[in-house]
Amino acid sequence: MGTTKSQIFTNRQNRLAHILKVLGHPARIAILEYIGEINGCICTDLITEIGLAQATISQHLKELKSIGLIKGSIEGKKVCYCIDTIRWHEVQGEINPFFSKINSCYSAC
Amino acid sequence: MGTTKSQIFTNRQNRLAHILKVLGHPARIAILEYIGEINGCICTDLITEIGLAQATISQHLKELKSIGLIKGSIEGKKVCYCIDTIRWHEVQGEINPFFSKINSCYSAC
DNA sequence: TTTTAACATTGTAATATTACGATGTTATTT
DNA sequence: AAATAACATCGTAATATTACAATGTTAAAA
Repeated sequence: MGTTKSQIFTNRQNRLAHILKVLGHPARIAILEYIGEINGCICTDLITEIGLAQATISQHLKELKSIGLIKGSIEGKKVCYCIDTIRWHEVQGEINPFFSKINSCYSAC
Repeated sequence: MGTTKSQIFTNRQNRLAHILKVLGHPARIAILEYIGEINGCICTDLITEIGLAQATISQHLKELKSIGLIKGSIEGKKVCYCIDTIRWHEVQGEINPFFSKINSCYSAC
């Protein structure tokens, strides 16, 4: 008990849910928005900007990387993170059909 | 420790994250898609369709109701659930600006 | 070469989530 | 009125998440 029963859902449903779950945390929303505004930033900036411990920011960045939404390039002893726009479009390609499907519904009750 | 530090984020970021978090579970994706396809359904249908225990389905429905995405109307001893289209559009109104913002980024690294 | 700065990783406590059996509630059926 | 059907809620075990201190790791600076 306690674990999501992934086997009973389709791969598409599991992928989509995983993406939305990763996006479903205010720190990760804030990270994506900040990286977006600055068009790439370094991790130290995020720590001061967001106000969470360095280990926590690093953990959130790891989850965003797990679905490929951001990528980091090493610049000396710093790491520059930015949105992976190609991957972001793929992600949109997973989300949009779902949203469209719900959009086409009418309230039957 | 262990709790999300909501105070350090904006209300908008917290609301958006909460919506995406609720959407970020395959069972809730499946529920929304099924309700959408059938244009309203009853809870018993969901139990047989999805394959989770009645209590679990009820719990997921409660979370979807918590953000107003679905509404249920009592029909005798059954409850008919359907998408709340007005609320869905509001939800889209929270999500779309965020997606647009990320869309307008370029990969700086 | 030692120090320092910028992360990543590990370990762990607090809390949240997921799933389900058991039980409650309410309305139809018998 | 008693039985049943369709949920909702409660209680709880298993697991996942969140956050941070402590500890690596790596590269520039001193």
